[in-house]
Amino acid sequence: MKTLVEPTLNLPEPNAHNHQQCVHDALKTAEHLCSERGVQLTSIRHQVLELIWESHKAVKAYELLDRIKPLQNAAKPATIYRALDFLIAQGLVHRVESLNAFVGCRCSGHQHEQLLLICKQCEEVEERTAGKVMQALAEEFRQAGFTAHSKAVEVHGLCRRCAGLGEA
Amino acid sequence: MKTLVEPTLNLPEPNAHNHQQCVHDALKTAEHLCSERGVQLTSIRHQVLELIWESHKAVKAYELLDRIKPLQNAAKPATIYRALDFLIAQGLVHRVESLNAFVGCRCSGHQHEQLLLICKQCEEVEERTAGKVMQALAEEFRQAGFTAHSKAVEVHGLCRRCAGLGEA
DNA sequence: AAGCGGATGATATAATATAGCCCATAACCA
DNA sequence: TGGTTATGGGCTATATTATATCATCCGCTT
Ligand SMILES: [Zn+2]
Ligand SMILES: [Zn+2]
Ligand SMILES: [Zn+2]
Ligand SMILES: [Zn+2]
Repeated sequence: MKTLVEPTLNLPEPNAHNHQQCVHDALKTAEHLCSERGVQLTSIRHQVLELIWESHKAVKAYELLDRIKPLQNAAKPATIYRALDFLIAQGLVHRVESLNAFVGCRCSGHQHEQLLLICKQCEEVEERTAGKVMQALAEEFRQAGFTAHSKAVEVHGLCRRCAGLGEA
Repeated sequence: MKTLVEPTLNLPEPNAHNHQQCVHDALKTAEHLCSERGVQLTSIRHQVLELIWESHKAVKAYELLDRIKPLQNAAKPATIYRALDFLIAQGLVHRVESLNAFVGCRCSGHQHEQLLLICKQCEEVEERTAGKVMQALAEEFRQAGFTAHSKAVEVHGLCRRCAGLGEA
């Protein structure tokens, strides 16, 4: 006997939003920025970026490799890692250290402080600016006499949606 | 011909403190905690912990493997990773995600929020409680509807000493 | 003695990442 | 025109990090 809806399966679209728009925006932004900066968003780099943006999950390098092979028959690990190096340097992609994986940057275009909320359930990564956190960090650095070069904060847990489903 | 002192080399002891005391305390604490908890700080686990505490740098698993071989001839990767799993579970060691390396925990004994300040120069890792940062993070989670399970903040940069030497 | 769980041994392999060398192209310069 | 450099990427190999699986050992309980 079932109720009309099955809550835990009722996920037609992970994280309701127009993802095609997401991807389109990200790629357009990337194209503009690279053009402005006089760097080359080559075919391979573009394809890798597109693959990364297929979802908001962090994606592994070798998964990208598998997925790009139909397009780039000659692709080898270095092919992917070189593209990733470029995309990261341009601030278009973040490396998620705690997963050895990569995710598209939503505030594209410049290196910046970031808070990554990583859901253990749906694996999506939400990027937030978290100004207060960064301020508190800055104060902590001042006390410690530490000169920060990178500030990546990665937190694992459950996103709103997945936590909600868990309770239901 | 030499001057009396060689400033840039004048680092007889990285981060001036009684490190033997450091190590001694860490090991004693570990022994007590494991005993209290009824878990076994076996010979291998003790040795690995001791090796990790040889410095305040984050140390790689295979480096530990090399260094433990004289003591444990049969040591294989799994030997180290198992010991590390145990030590991490007991809150005696932190994994530094952004380095794939491991460092002794100075607030030993319980899982806890941590801010790790990782020096690119001397490679030492300073662990701080950073209450303000954690509070700001908690507020950010509340806004995002995120349920955090792990909160590890890793920041790369220059420690006070190394930044000082750079200026000097 | 038999049975159990935790720890370790032993072997193999998976997963992640980089090194180094070469070649093609395009831009830039003598 | 020809040389030179910079960049991107193919290709091979290898380094580094981590886990899976099954066997064995040991202390403890029944
Ligand atoms: Zn989207
Ligand atoms: Zn989720
Ligand atoms: Zn010390
Ligand atoms: Zn330092």
